[in-house]
Amino acid sequence: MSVRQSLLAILDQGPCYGYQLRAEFARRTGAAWPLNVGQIYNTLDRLERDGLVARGETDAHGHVFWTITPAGSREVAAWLASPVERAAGTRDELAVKLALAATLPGVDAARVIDTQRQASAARLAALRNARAAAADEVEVSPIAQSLLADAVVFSAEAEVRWLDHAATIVAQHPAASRSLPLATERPRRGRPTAAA
Amino acid sequence: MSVRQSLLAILDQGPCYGYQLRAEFARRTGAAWPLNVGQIYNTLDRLERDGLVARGETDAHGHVFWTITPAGSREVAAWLASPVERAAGTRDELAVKLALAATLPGVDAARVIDTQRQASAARLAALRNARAAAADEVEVSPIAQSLLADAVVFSAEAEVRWLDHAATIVAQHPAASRSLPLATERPRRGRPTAAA
DNA sequence: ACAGCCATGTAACTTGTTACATGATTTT
DNA sequence: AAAATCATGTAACAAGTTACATGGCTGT
Repeated sequence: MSVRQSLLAILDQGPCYGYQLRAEFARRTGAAWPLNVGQIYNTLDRLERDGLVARGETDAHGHVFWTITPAGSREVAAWLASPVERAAGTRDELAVKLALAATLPGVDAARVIDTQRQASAARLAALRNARAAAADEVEVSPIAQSLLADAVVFSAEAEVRWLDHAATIVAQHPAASRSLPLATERPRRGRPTAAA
Repeated sequence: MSVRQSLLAILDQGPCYGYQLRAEFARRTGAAWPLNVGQIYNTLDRLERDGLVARGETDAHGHVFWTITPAGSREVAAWLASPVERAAGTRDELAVKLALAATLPGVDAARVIDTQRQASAARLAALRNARAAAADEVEVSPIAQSLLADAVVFSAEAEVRWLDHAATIVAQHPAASRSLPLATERPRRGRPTAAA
């Protein structure tokens, strides 16, 4: 919901046309994650469908301006006033992967963790370097850039710490004790007497 | 790609039927994130479409077994051997939201951060409590459960730390200096002389 | 008999994302 | 004249998610 809500929040500042939204989004959230232009128009159509924005007038240059609706403004206010829900639904791919690796027989969980740790540590180092090398990109908010850069650094640090922790846990529990084979003899209720 | 790859990795251990896959997934990745049963069949169809699994035989109980293909096994091996890519594409909703809040005129970024911090800190406390209260759920791998619980705790800690950091940054920069109004007078090249 | 679980499946929908078509204007 | 950029849009797809339909079996 990130792109959708972001565009809506920008439109809450005043009418914009598609390409302008892309520029506004970019200079507020950094040159990282370049947003495909097509997605802007896509998202605008969906926001219009949901009654949160309305297609406005076209200026002398041919720019199609979009306006936020009262319902859209309400949504922006609600978004900014409420915290981002983290727990629900958000399946962390790395965590799930390691949990599987730790419980699947025949998988070398320690090696999976080690591979990931090397990659994550390298990425963390690169992020810190990139952070040191000031972004000489034009037209980007330095505060926003800094906040975003710190966000990825903080979460990368946590990832590496967790990987170290996971390595310790896995080392303490031999594969034999943590691996679960497929449950072959399960209750098997329901639906008997079918095919050949 | 989390669900898709997970099911494939489980199938690499041997043929399973749909409901069984759900049980295997659940006891390896914890009772959290309950996986809707329908999604299993959905994902299996897509994996079949991609040639990674094949519809196998039906046993005496009517269970439809699915088998991994050589291509599927290769994919599992490649998945386990390569690190999870974190940087690319992964837009962090909270980070983007705060970057926007910090740069949009009229938005009280400090208040947004404070609201989030309270929610995140409360969640962190709840997670630690839940972690202390041992999961007496049946049939779930304790090591996997522990790893997953730690993963969310570690990342929640990082989130709170980052929020504190962000609060400091924002406090140091008054709204006037960090807010960017919509760029009204932009280059405006291309596409003139159109509508009324 | 009836509730509830086991089990398979289908249909619809969401957000994100990319590739492509089209055309005008500015710059070189 | 050609290349790059501005600008709008369309079409298609991926992955996740939910709601629903259908049945059969088990336990009360």
